[in-house]
Amino acid sequence: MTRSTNSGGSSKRSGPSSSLHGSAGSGNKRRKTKSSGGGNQQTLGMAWGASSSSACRSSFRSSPFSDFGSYMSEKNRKLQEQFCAEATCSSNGQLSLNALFKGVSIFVDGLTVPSCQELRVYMLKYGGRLENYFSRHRVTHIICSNLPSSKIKNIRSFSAGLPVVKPNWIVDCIACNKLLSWVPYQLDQLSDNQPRMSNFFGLQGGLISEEPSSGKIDALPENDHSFSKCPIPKDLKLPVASRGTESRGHGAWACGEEENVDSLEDKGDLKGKAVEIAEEDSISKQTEEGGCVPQEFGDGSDNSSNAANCYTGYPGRAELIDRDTEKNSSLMGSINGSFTKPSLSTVNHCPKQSPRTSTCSDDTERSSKGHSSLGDPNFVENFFKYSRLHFIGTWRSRYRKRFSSISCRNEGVSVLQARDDDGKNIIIHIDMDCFFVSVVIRNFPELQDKPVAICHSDNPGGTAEISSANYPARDYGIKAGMFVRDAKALCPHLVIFPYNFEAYEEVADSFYDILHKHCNKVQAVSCDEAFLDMTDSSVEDPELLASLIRREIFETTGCTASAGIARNMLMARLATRNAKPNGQFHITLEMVDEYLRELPVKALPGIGYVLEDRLRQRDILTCGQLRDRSKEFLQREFGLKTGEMLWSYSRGMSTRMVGTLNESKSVGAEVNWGVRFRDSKDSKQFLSNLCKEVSSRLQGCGLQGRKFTLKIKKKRKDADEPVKYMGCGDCENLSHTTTVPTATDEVDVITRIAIQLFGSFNLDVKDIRGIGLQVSKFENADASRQARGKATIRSWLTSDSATGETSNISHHIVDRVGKGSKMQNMKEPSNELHSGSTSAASLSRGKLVGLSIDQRGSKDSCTGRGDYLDSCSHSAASNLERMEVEREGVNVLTCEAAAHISASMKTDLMPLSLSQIDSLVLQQLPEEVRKSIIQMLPAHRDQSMPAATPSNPAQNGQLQSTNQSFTNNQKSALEEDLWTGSPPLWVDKFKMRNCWVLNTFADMYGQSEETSALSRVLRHLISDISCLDENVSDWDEAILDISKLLKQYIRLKVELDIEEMFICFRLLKRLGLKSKLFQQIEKVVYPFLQASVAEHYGVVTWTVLQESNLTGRKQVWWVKLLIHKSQIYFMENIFDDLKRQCRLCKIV
DNA sequence: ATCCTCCCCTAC
DNA sequence: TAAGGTAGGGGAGGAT
Repeated sequence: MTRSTNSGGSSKRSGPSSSLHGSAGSGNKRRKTKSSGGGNQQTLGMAWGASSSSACRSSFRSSPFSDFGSYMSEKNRKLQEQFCAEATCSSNGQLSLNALFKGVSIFVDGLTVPSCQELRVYMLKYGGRLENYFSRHRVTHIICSNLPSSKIKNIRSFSAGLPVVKPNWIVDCIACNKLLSWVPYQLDQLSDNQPRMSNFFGLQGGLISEEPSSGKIDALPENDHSFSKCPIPKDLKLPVASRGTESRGHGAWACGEEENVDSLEDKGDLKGKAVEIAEEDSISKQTEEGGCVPQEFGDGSDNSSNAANCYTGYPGRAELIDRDTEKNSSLMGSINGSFTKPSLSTVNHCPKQSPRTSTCSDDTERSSKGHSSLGDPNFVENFFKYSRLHFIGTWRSRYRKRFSSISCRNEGVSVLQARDDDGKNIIIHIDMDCFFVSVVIRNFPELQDKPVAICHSDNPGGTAEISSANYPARDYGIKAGMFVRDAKALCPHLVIFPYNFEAYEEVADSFYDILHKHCNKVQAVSCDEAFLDMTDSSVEDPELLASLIRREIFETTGCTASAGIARNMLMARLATRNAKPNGQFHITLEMVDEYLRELPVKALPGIGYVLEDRLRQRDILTCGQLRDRSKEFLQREFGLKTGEMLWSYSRGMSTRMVGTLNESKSVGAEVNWGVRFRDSKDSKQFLSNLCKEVSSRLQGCGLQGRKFTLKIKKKRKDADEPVKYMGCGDCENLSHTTTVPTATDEVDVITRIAIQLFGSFNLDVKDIRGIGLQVSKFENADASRQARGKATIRSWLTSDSATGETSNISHHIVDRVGKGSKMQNMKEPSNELHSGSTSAASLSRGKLVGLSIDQRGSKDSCTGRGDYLDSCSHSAASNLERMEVEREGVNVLTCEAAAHISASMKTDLMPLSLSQIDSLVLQQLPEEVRKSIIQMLPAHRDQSMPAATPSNPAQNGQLQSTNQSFTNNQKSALEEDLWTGSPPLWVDKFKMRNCWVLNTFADMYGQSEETSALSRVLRHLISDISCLDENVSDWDEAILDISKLLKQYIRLKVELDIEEMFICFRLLKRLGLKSKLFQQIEKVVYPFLQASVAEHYGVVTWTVLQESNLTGRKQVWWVKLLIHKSQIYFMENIFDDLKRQCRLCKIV
């Protein structure tokens, strides 16, 4: 069952607040509240609210910036002045400047190369202008690099004849030092819609000739005043209709009466009847006949008015396209009382009806694909751009960045006020009224008392969700989360505006500017809601202050806010319920009991539908009833914390303090709309895009995480197609988590992790309806990066020392051991150790020493590396039978190697089951080889592998089709064993496994003389070296032999072969016991490693690890990694180098 | 006891 | 057509 998302704007308290005001009937609640002063609390603030109900609006109108977007107008004017000032400076400073672009005024749409910022500089330098917001009156050229299909129509609509040109035009003009014709530079995608050349060259043709500025695009007169100085655009001085081009006023879809809406649903129940197609068809016809007729103050040049056209995102995501003309269109509609006139309605239906026209068919095809993950490579990006919930959800992080300095200032004081409400705390809660609607309609006073809502679509039969509804609309029962078709059914003349995220962002900024100005303890709740702690403020009358703040908010933003005042955050918030809309309410200490007695429990923050329901089942409907239950009862029934919360909230008690936003603990991205996959290629592509998004968000916050959670929404077996268009419907929610030792924000790493997690779900991708990836366990990005930069094997391999004679690895270890400081460090893995390793790093020319132990060292912040080190120290302490110095040396090497592994093979540092490993390994192989292996696997498992370590190719979707999967029992036995097996078992398993791998290949190619020889070689190497005892002299001899062999090899080729690696492997296996041999061995081994790839290191490190006696999960974890790495290496090389191996066989 | 995973619930 | 996200917190149950 799909839950209705009761979110967005200020409609979030729709339930309780509407009931609160329900007694007012369908009359104007605003008037009622204002005049009544909010009931018995006739506060000063309320008095202001009451007296200003009419006065405020009239004063709004008559103030210097009274009408449309005065605030925004002012801002735009400033922007323009700023531009002019910069241009003046610029031209003074640089002699080479000329007026190349004089008369050219560009508007940059979307991402361009050069960037908008660069283009701005060019325009500054060469006498042109860059408009921040689109205005047909001022803009002469739209600059655009590329258009997603969804935008093509948009551009077609709003460009209205202006040339849409690639940014190269500007660059080339500068290069040629003359104003070139833009025609060759027009955007291909739009070329069929570009203004005809004759229109421009002949300065004639309907649209263009009516637009003085745009009619002179390529031949602007030198004396065009509009560009010769810094004019405040004429339209700023115009009355209502054309003022405030920057006001973001987007056109409403003035709504026609829809007679055919016959499928109504219960509120909140999204499982209604299907949309009536026939109804849409009738509208479609209507539109095609009479629609699409441009309507804009009669000049008939604006035919745009759909959501995509209007909405352009919010800062950092998309660019603004402002269309003052469009606003005028809507305004005209409202002035003329045209809400019910089909003619206007058809204009607004045009975009969605027009696809059926021939000219748009291609676009339609593409844009329709764009509604799901199918066929739109940019689906994820586009989805977020247009998602209201994404806007709401990500607002905090934007706020965090924007007001970080102020937040810091708060942090100090928030600690001080840890006192309960016995003190004299004064908390003010401020919440904007129906925020999304208010922002959009503040420029339309005529709409203030009309029902207005915000929605992506005004399709009266559609399943777009209402995000915010103003109070008149709520009178009709319209609520956030409701389908637009239901809203239209309740109120056919409902005016629907599209989103304008940029405007919300700007208003929110102003809102917080004001709050911070009045109070230094501000806690942001959302873009339209905050708490102020006035306890330590010198302000005597909080009500007066609240009213001042509210008034300032209104004067600055044109939007009203309500305020609740109380002794703690809980009560202040509840007070705001009573204050809304546009009022304020003070709950004094004495009132608390009475206030809560009849308050429905649902009104308490933290009680949602589920908890409300559970309470109702226990006959608890009001806070008074809640208060009758003991804390023990509540804790028993609802859990410790929840019970405690219920108990204290029902008494109006809250210990929450007004504080700053805490550091974020997780960052993620998810998409549960429009997710449809045909095959695993689709899903991988989608996942990859999602990872890009997550990665960029992490980087944007400067965070790197170690814990990754992949969430999947899987269609339930018996679930029907969702009622909501492209919705996820009835789904199972699944999630898998993995933790890696090295924090990361890198897209490649994250993608590989995500793909592995994804594989572990083992799903039919056709059932997937939503995917999300969340990252947590953050470490400081800079520190991680720094550590990793030092530690990368790449840096070591590419360093001078790496190509020089030998590494100093043994020297530095000996050096460190000799210092005798290591034991202490080992016992106490903390900062000291880190500094120890740093000094070690400086001792060695080899970059191998860039040990990246977590600097913090405390238990809580212990990273994989820290834990790892801990284990090392433990093993050092518990293995006293070995020479401590040697032991220590091993641990140092082990840690370093581990750090390097973690740095150079980042993505593989995650728990892998053998089945996953098999899948991964197999994936890397050529198809025919893979098939033959898959066929072999079960048989070989039985013969050559321990029963507890079967391979499970079924884990991988691709392999599943072979029907060679293992049973679930086998799988779980394996998994269990992998995770719980003790270390010694692991070592054995690894040995067995390698034997198994070798046997597998030997047997596979057993018919071939070549491969059986290979098999013999490998066996020989293993047994030969393994037979050596611990006697140093034996080893010396062996090393001599082997080094001869290796030297011989190295003369023949650059890279190590499987045997060579095996030799290194076995050699280094002995390192743990024979650290005195370091010097000898390194001469042999490290040149190979230098010339080799990271995989070798995996094997080498595994060997060292094996000797370190790691215990518990850590070892399992590392061993798994190493198995993975080494096996991939084995497999790949065995196949790739099969023939080369034959040569080696002869040698042996 | 404490931690972890896999959920679910909630607010915005 | 339509853009059902984000993040924190808590509970159950299992591992250590």
